[in-house]
Amino acid sequence: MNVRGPIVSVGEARTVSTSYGERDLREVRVRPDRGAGEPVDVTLWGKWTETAEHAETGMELLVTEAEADEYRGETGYATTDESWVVLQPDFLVDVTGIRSWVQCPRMYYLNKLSGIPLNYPVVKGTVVHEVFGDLLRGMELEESVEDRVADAGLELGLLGYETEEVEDEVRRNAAAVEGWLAQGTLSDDDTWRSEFTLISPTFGLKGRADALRRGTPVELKTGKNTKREPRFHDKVQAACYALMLDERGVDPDIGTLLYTKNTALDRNEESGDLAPAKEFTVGRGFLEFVVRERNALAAMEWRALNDPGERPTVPTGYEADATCSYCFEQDACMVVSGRLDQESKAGQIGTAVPDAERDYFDRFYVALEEERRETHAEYRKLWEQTPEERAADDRALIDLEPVAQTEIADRRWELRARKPDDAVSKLREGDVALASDGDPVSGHGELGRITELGSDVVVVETDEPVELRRLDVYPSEISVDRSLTALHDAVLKGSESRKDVLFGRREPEFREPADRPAGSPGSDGPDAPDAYIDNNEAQNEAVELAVDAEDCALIHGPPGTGKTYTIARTIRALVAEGNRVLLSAFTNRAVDNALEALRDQGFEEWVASARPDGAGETGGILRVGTETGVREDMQDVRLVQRGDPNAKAAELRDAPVVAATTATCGSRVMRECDFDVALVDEASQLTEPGTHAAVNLADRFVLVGDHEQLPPVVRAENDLRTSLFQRLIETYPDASVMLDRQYRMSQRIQAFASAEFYDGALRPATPEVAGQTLADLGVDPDGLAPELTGGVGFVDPDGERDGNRNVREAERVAAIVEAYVAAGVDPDDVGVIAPFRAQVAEIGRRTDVTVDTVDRFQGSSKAVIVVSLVATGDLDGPIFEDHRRVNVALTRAKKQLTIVGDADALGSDPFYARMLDWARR
DNA sequence: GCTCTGCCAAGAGGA
Repeated sequence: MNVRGPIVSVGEARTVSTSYGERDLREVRVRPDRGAGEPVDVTLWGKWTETAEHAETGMELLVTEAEADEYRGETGYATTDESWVVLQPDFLVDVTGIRSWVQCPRMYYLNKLSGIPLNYPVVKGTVVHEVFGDLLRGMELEESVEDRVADAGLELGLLGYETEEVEDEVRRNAAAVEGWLAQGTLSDDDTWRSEFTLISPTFGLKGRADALRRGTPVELKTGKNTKREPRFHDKVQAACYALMLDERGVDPDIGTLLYTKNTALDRNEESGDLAPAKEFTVGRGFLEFVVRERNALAAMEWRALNDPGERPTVPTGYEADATCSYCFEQDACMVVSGRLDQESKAGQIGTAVPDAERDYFDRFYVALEEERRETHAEYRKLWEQTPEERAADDRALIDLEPVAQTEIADRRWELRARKPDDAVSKLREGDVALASDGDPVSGHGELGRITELGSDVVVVETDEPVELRRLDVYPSEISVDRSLTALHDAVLKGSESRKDVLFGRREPEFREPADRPAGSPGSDGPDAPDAYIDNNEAQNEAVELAVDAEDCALIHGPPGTGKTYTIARTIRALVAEGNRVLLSAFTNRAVDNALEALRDQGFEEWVASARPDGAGETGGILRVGTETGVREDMQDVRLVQRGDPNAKAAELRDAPVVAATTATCGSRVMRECDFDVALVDEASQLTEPGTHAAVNLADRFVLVGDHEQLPPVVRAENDLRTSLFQRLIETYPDASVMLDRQYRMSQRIQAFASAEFYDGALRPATPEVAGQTLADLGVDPDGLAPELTGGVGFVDPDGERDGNRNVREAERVAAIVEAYVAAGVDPDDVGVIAPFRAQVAEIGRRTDVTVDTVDRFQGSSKAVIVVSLVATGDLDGPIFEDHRRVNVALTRAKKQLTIVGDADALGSDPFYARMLDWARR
């Protein structure tokens, strides 16, 4: 049986005499059933005592195949020959993490901090891996090599490599693979699979095996190894995959490592074993070793968040016996130790950063690791929830019926399935998702991208075919990983002057208007125009602040104040002065919206005339992002990474304006770029590390946002919840401008938000804006109930909240929409907003107009908005506690806002009571 | 008890 639960106490190590001779043991007391049961003692025998050394009270312990033993009248448990002992099984360790941990625990830590940099061996290694996959799928070597090298055009160009030399090298590597494949017994039972995604609930492991051959793992290494034995850490990696296959009952007895640089060409040069393939036995003892190492890693990660010390526990290098002088990371290791004043086996070099910076680093390191745990909790739901629960949680589409598996271009597969009509989920077209045969964890699962999601059909593209019966949200750690790297770059690589501002040691500085280049608005020149933007003082001031900023500028843009327009003017003004500008935002949608405003103002035509030599291929604008992420109308300026290396690198290096999400800014390609100014939109929705990802790439930065609207989306409760935008605007009010004239809402609609969130400073830009009404839409207000007119109204349908729905309220909302449409309002001019997805779905079934959650509505508006608040009885719940969400909901309407909710519930809270008073006035 | 977007992953090198 399995024993699993939090550890209550860990006993002393003992050695006892048994019938098998002297044996070590250690007792660990746990509360089984995940803490629900009475404490029991579990005896860990033999080498599992090493894992017990890492165990601490509070950690979770899992012992599989334990046997019950009676000792002094008490029932306890003990490990058997078949037992696995796993610490913190909920912590999902990546297989490549174990690989580096085994080399040196500190290397694991350093890799986490600085990510995989852009360097040639990595890029080449990736290309060879892809060619390997192609060969397994039966493609011709030559065709594959050309194709895959072309795909890597941009990265190779940034590294200064030419197509031919890379092709030659990849060809040599691939030839070794091909030769080995050819001499193998490619008979019927020589079954191959490439790229196998594995997640292990038992061992707390995840990873992707390069290939499986007859059920045994094959790892490709693009290096040379003339030793008889494979490198130890390579074996460890392959053994991890073997372990996970073992859990699925495959029981592989060997692992294969394929060193592609072991070719005949080298045969003259040196002696040694030059066969590219090296097989090794995967015995029980080796697998146990791998599990123990994984436990040590997971225990360290637990201590990072739980040890009572002032600073998070990080590896020092003393945990292992690697020799620092042999290590290629030695310099990096010493620099990190020196700068962050960490103890390390390699020693320290350089001066430590000030305490405030070190504390900041520690604080956000912990916060990001907490966020990682929350992501792991999402993974756990893949196997802990039943498919039905998963579907009810909106995280999966189940009961799909496979219709077709078609091989398409690039040796990928298109999987098509019928889906039940009413199935809803948070999955959307373009998302990366886990396609499976019904069981994503112990069955067959493949990572793929959703290319079509209709009412009764779903299409996914994957590397390998799967019977598509279920599609799950795939929780990715990429955001945490890139944020960690951005944090590292900001604190350890950031300039002193930048950090002076970030850490409150110096006020941001600004250039005098007189110092602007001749001809710029406000400069002394004869032809200088008066302003960057006429007829809106605050907007003009915002552009001035941004172009004059020596460090940073903060633009506060409440709803409807022309934020996007101001951004477009700012970018143009910056480029006019010869700056190279990075435009970023959290979402693809925000990036594309800002780009759209820039293009609508004729930016490209202006660049062509103002900077004829510097416009680059895409007319001055380059959008970096995935094909599915970038909106259709921006595809023409999207950077295609495939192509001639030099041309591709030049495109990225020379574009005056580059636009990308902050996640993309943290990618290894973007980390190679530099800019004069980074302008970040919707900065109030970004965490501090997320903002760093963009601003790290530039000398100066401009943040645009509104901290009275939605905050960053994070799962953990910690420092990540406050944006850098908010912190800086509170620290340096003088470095900010608030856009105070709004072009969206009538006077009546904006009044509440202005008073509650903007100290009454928000006002309509013109009398026309202030005075707009339903009548402007050609509607006769007399044909509508009085509470549906007059700018703002309130309706209490006397419904009942049921979970996150309120059916009666949904019916009433649909009826109200119906009334507006009947009165002559174009359905396109009506929008419905609700706080819960369930209520959105409930209302969506009853009307054809746009219905969405508050979060999804941020950034857009409609002439008529109906808000469904759902709550009855009381207003308990996080969603109602954050008033910023209400601010967003109430400021989407231009001419008419109708609030639907329960008057009693709203009256029970002072804020909502004020809202009610305003709505009923 | 809730809302939400990012984005696949991948590494050579030696005593």
